[in-house]
Amino acid sequence: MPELPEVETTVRGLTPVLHGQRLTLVEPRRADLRKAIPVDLRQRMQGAVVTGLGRRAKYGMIDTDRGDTMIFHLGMSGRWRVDPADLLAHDHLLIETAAGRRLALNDPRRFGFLDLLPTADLPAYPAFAAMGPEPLGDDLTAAGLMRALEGRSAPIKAMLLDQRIVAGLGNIYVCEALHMAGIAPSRAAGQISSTRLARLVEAIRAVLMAAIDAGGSTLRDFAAPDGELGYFSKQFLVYGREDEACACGGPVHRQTQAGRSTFWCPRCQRT
DNA sequence: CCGACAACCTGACGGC
DNA sequence: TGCCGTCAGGTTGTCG
Repeated sequence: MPELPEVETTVRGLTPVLHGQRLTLVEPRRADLRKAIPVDLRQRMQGAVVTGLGRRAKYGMIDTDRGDTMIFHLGMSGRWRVDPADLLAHDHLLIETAAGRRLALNDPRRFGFLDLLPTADLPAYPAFAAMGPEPLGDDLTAAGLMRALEGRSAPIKAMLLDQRIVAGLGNIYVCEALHMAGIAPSRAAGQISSTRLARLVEAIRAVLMAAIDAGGSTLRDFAAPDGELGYFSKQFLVYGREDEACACGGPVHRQTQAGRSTFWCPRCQRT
């Protein structure tokens, strides 16, 4: 379930395997994920040395000493397998390092993709160019969020899923953050007070950081042979808990907004 | 500008 | 046991 925390955990897990390493094998196993894998990916990545790894929203980035950055997006079902004993179905990219480590990018649904471009061109990358502030760090502020939502009548739930408003939130953490902030998901985004937006910003940070912390504890598994990576097993307060008891005692509701399930507690979350 | 919806693709799960 | 419908973390595009 790769939203921002899972991608962050993934990048942190990949870093000790890849950073400073020469890639002795970079082998696409099929040409088509959601987008076509760049035809020159192998040629440009194989033999290069990884000089850094990073994350923007839900995108992972691997920089090389050739001035390239490989971008990976995990879609709905993507994950990196570390030192796999055998190849599985849906292992779409293989990487081997000079130190003898192996990685396999596995993505059954193929909603994810790989891309490759000069590092200098990253700011102009279409997915990044219009992207909103990162929720961790100082870029996301209540004042900035208020400006972005000003005059918008769409439900706050839909606005928070829009990567141009805040980068990296997905269905799970939007539900969780709105619950933590006590805001009903159907509330018109432009009509939320600055006080409550400030609470929302803090809730977004808190829920993402808690998820990253919990994911970090699975990094032990990451290092194990065939380890799973980046799957966050936190107990959500509302997501996936329709009809269960909220902490307040009331039942968690589920409704569909913009084609996606919203979980929320009408007692805790005001309109 | 907005919401609803479909599309992409596979796997897991519940009901019968 | 097996078949069928439903649903799932994301993104992108169309239509009204």
